[in-house]
Formats: sequence, structure tokens, C-alpha cells
Amino acid sequence: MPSRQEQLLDAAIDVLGTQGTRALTHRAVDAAASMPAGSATNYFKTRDALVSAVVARFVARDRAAWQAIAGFVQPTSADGLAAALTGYVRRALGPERAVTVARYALFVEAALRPELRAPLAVSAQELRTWASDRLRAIGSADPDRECAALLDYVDGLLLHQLSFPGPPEALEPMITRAVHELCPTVTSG
Amino acid sequence: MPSRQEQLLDAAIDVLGTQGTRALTHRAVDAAASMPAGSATNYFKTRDALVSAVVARFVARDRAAWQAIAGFVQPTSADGLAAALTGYVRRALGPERAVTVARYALFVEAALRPELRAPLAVSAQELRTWASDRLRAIGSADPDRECAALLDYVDGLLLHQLSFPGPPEALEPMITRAVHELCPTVTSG
DNA sequence: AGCCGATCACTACGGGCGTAGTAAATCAAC
DNA sequence: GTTGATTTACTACGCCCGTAGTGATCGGCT
Repeated sequence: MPSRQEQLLDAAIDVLGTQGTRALTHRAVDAAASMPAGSATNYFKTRDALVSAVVARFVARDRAAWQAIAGFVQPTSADGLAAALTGYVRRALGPERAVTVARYALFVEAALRPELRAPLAVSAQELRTWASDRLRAIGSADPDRECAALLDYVDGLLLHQLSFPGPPEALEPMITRAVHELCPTVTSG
Repeated sequence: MPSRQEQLLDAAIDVLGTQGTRALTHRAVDAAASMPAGSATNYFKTRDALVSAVVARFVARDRAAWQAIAGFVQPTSADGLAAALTGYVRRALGPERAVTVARYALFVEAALRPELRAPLAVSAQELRTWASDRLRAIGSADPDRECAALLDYVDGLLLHQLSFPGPPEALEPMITRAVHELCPTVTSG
């Protein structure tokens, strides 16, 4: 059972991902969390404090998600990696759409307010090293570089698909080719 | 000399790219355009109308920018393309940073509000076909696919660089490798 | 010159926002 | 079981927002 603050922050992420930055207010968070008015104010005095806490919560959830994924799927080839990534992208665009939108909304926010960058950068670095290790494990000769390229590609793809969605069946071939091309040194197959 | 409405919309894009969606209000636009209070209201009655007009203006400016670029640089090889792209990315992250941030803010907005998608999608499609033709001209055997992959990659790269900037000198090698790998059929050199 | 339509500058107002401050409730410790 | 401190629920206030409405100003047409 998440704590009260976590419930509020999860509600805030949902508001952010379904109604945008403009709608992210104390009152909207209270309502989304089905809590009495003023609850969000008690924990996060100012709006800036709320946004900072949302970033922290988001990072924590992201980390937990990767670790869960890491436990389930462990691709052993480029095609396996592509399949896993396709699954991730499909989930990000479908059931988790709000979370994905919130993610990019936070990126834009961080581009505007440098004090939000640190936690996001730490999280990104963690993901990078973790994914690098996985890439190395399946044969990549330059895992850091290939990992960075792949992450850039996937985020660009996601952003575009969010804004003007294409047919979902087109995702797999696109991602498969990108993986093979951007990570040419992993064991293909 | 841009018309009065264009001046207002350019100011709106600047507000969006430097202060975010939340700050995009009629009054803020008036101030940024150094026009008397109420000017933005006269042209764009509601906030939604303002945002829609900003999208339209943005698309028009983008189109003009490509056409200008097309007149100047005409790469003839993968390395030339990479150099041109690196120049574009540097400009997008430096002098044009606000415009770039505004761009992604609008993407997020379009992810939330489907009625904004059409103009952005049209613009993206135009860019795609134009860039595809250029890719084909320098030898690409599958220009549409390679173009899509490249655009996805560049937007992801830009978004990441905006949120947690890295050293600018790292851009060129990253982009060069990505171009070579994602567009393997263009004449290298 | 004189009118007329459109554009512009400015004001007015209701609503919702962020924020601060206060009562109530919960819990720990003794 | 009472006390005291922390957490929770709620209220109050001032500010700024989006929006509507009203004169003033300008240009084209006859």
C-alpha cells in the first residue's frame, strides 16, 4: 500500500499525463487522488515543491519498473532485444500512455527549469549503465555508445507516436531494423 | 515585416519555449510582443484558439526554415548529411533553444489534445517526403524508412540534450555514426 | 468630405489558482 | 489516561487568469 504522499504523487502523474502541465494544481491532484481538498497542499506547500516531488516519484517508479522487467525478460540476441523493446513501446503507447506523456512533459519542464534536471539525469544514467551491461552481455562491442543511440531513437519514436499515432503493427519492423542497425555488434539472430 | 498577428504568435512561441505551457497566457503574449494588453485577446478569443494559432504559425515557420536550408546546403554523401544535421542540432540546442523547447511542448500538447495533431502531422509528412527525396538523391535505396528512423533518432537526441545537456563536441560523432548506421545505403564518404 | 466597416486599445468581471493559516484528529510515550 | 506533538482536514484570502464587452481609431469607398 503506497503511502499517502505516494498516492497523491501518483495521482499527480496521472493528471500530468492526461490533462497536461497546466492542469497540474493542488486541487486537481486532491480530486484525482479522491482525497479532501487541501491534502496536496499539506505535503507540498508550493507548486514547485509538488513538481519536484513528482519528478522524484517518477524516477523511483521508473527504476522499479526496469528492475521488474529485468527479472522477467532477458533477451539473448538482437531479435530478442527488439521484441522486448517492441513490447515496451506498445505498453508505453497503450495502457501506460498517460505515464509516457507525463514523462515527456517532465522532460520539457526540466528543459525549462534546470533544478529539475539532476534527478532525471541520475535516473537516465542509471538506466544507461544498466542497459549497457545488458547490451554487453549479448555481445555488443561498444555498449555505451549503442545504448545511447538506441535510447535516443526509442524516445524519439515514442514522442512521435504519441503526437501522431501510426498503425501499431508498423512498430515491430521499425524497432527491429533500428536495433540491428544501431547495435551492429550484438549477436544477431 | 510580419503582420501583427504573426508578431503575437512569434512572441507566444518564445513564451512557450522559455517559460512553458503554464505561462502561455494572453497577457504574457501581449507583454512579450510589447503590445498593449488585450491585443492577443482580440485576435485569439480563447486560449484554445491561441494555442491552435501557435501551432499553425509554428508549422509555417518550420516549412520556411527547411526551404531556406534546402537552398543553402545540399549534402552529397553520408558525411555531408551528418555534418548538415549536426549543424542543425547545434543551432536547435543553442541560438534556437526556445524554439526547440516550444516544439516539444507542442508535441506533448498534441498528445493530449487530438485536435492539434492534424497540422503537426501534415507538417511532419511534408518534412518526411522532402527529406526522403534528398536521401534518395544521395543514393538511399529505402529513403522513406531511413528517413523516418533518422528523424525519430534526431528528435530523441534533441529532447535528451535539452533536458540534460552534454558536451557539444560529442554531438558530431554521435550523429555521424547514427547517419551511417541508420542510412546504410546512402553513398558514404 | 463624409460615412462605414474593420481593427485596435482598454476595461470589467467572475472564477479558479497558489498559498497561508487554523481547527480537528491521530498517535506515542509515559 | 492525559499530554503534547505531528499529521490531517478544511477555510480564507488575494492575485491573476480567461473571457466578454465598449469606445476609439484608422482606411477605403463614393
